[in-house]
Amino acid sequence: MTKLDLEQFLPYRLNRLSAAISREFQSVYGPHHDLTTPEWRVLATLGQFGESSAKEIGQHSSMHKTKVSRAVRALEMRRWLKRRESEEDRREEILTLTAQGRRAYKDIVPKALAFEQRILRDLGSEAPFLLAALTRLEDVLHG
Amino acid sequence: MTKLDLEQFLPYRLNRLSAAISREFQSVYGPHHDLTTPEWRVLATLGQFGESSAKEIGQHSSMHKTKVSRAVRALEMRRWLKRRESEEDRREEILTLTAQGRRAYKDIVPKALAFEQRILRDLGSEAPFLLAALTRLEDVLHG
DNA sequence: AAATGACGGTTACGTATGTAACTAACCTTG
DNA sequence: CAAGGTTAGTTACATACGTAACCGTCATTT
Repeated sequence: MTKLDLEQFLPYRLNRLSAAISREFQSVYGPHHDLTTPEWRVLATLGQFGESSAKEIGQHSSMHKTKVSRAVRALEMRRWLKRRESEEDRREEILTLTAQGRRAYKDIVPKALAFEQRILRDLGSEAPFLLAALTRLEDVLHG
Repeated sequence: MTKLDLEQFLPYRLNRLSAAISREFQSVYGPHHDLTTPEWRVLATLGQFGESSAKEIGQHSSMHKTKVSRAVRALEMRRWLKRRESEEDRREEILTLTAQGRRAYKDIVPKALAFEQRILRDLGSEAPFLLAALTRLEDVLHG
């Protein structure tokens, strides 16, 4: 039997890296705005696409609909977004950022990009390989 | 303001990849043994290092001590490991796999390695770049 | 050797999350 | 246009998790 070294095992490594980078990134927006990850994703999706339904947000951000539902409610409480009933389909609600929400978005986005840039810069010449490899991996893992 | 595309954003991508690969890997050992991820990690660590304390397992597998504690109890219920009080330090417990636990370990390891190999093979010539890039990323993210 | 603090491990509690059940609205098919 | 099935979104429930408090043991200081 070949040996298995857990610390070198791909799923384990990806899980660790994902946790580490999420933790660090949280320290980018956390202190200023105290957002959870799902809330950040809803904010980012709405900032990027403008109006969206909860369902669309879930598709763009790979989040379960209950997660979206709760994050939307939290952002609504904070008055960062508002809901509006859709004209065509009264089951769905159109979500849009408020002025306050857009302000937060515009505050966070440059920090997020700078955070990503710092990591890519630290990776140096390896960065393009990483990005390409991640894309391949996404393909291999059936999307 | 530069645009931010969530789906291309590094923390998001890593999180998604980690979730996807974990889900697929779970389908490797899940059906046969019905293990949670923490349980699998404890099993893998004990299988790899032989006797360990809970603390050591936590260090090797990057798990919080409460997570380790619960996974250990679950594996103990299953009679896959047993505890023994340490001679030198009666606070700590030495954990070892039972014959049954070792059998499960030896059953899963080849499946795990095959799973990893399949992915690396699918990555083709990109595989070494990915592994190197992950190592760099681990360094950059403060270990 | 008594006292204080550090440490391994467990547990109580609050929070986050997914599954499943639900509501209201939509869309078929008869 | 009534009935059955589907869909967007919410909520009840069970489970997983980390923080903090805790217990017993070890180590250090006096």
